[in-house]
Amino acid sequence: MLSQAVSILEVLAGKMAMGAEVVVQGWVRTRRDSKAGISFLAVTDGSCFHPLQIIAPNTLPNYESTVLHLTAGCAVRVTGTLSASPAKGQAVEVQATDIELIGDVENPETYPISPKHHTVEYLREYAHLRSRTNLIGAVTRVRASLSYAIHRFFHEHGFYWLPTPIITTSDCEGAGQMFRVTTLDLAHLPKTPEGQIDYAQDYFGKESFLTVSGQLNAESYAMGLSKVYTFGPTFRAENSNTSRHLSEFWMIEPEMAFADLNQIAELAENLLKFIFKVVLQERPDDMTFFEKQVDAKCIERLDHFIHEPFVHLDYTEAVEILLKAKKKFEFPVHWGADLQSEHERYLAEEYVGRPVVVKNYPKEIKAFYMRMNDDGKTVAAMDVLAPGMGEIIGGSQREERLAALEKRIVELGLDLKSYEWYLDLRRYGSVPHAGFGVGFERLMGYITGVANIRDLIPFPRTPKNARF
RNA sequence: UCCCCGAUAGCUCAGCCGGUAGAGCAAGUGGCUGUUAACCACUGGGUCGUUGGUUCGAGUCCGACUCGGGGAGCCA
Repeated sequence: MLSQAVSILEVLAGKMAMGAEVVVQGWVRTRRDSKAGISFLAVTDGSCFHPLQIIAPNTLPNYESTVLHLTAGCAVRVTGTLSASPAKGQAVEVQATDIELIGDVENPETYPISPKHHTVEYLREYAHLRSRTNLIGAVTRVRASLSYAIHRFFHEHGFYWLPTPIITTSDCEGAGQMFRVTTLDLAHLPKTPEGQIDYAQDYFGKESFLTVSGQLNAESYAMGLSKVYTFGPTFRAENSNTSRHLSEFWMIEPEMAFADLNQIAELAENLLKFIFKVVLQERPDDMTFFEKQVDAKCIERLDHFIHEPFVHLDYTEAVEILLKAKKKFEFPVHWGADLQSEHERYLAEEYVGRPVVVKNYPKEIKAFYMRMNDDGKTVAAMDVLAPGMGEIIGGSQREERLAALEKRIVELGLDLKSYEWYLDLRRYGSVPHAGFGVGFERLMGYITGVANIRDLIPFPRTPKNARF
């Protein structure tokens, strides 16, 4: 019985002949009754954006007992005949010969997902049921399509996927606050004779954390496989409460040997253009929904992006632009200061109107591993700033010269000993190399126009919230 | 963590100068119709986030707390 069923996607895509018998399974969205002796059911199974219209005639043996009591959320299996729809709104429909109630809705009055509009805030409270909504269904399908496109892009460009570890004992990744991983009994912590917590007794024999970046590991493998990328979950423990921040999110980090900053800027541009094209091709139904209900500009924005070259600015130029801007900024702009959100927004949203690459930042505001430029003042870093989402990509050419890297580590007061394995990469066959990190959910936000990153991942983890 | 805003029916919201609560949708019943978030009528549904205070009287005013949102910082 189950094996006969087809997805609604297959039915609506025209893969079945008119008059064919079909079996579909899904959840009822709406029911409308007609005294002409039929009921209309909109049934969705999530395989595509559009629901399938089912015609349920009152001659069905369970019409009175079951069909007339179907409400939003009921799970049904429908057997029927595929036919052309005489009314507007859908090309095909199914004339049901059997409707089986698989899962009832216990109390229709309290079923949280009504066919009416719900706010995204409300849906977050029902993250376990929100996958049945148009919005979250569309987000999830686009997300899957995007993930696959990313793997495909790298695969086709000779990059090897590298699953870097999620648990790390390296507390020097420097990219953010870390979540501790421990098996110690927090109520009875072992102490050293000096009174410190004795991590030698912890599971890994030293302090361990969830990764904030796979970059350092990726650099290691780029020194052997030339082109690698990570794509996996990443954890940041900042007490950050904004529409752009998740405690657990996904990041893509390509790392390329024998490459400089401009080459990875080009790689970033090609990557974005490729994946945007794929999403537009593979998910026109969902993107049309976003355009109608979420962000009228989302498709136009991607189209425009695909056909325009990246705008590159040097940090120094960006500062000059900001100084000349007529807009009043809360925080003054001067060379050497990090760009504030309002500055990034001005550059991406007003000055350029789409993502912009800012390169060569002052060394003081960037990480130790970024390659020192010849001016001795700036490092070969780049950020891609997207309107509405802020920094979606951050990358750099890495310092491949042993002496220069050691100097930076010491200058910043970091412990050379902790970086021994990382320094080894500079001792044995070091080459110029570069890479960047893409915030996957931020990218989703740019594509779909969905404003809050918490609606772009299935079960968002944020400060004070790890439900479900 | 900081600043601002909010919390009233299952959902989205209204509720004016303090006088014990209202709409639309959803649900139930009936009517009508190859319908498209259908439509029409009726019905049920609320200790107004929690807690303390002011007051004869608090959804309304004040304090604290909890949760949510926007922004900042942090970050991708």
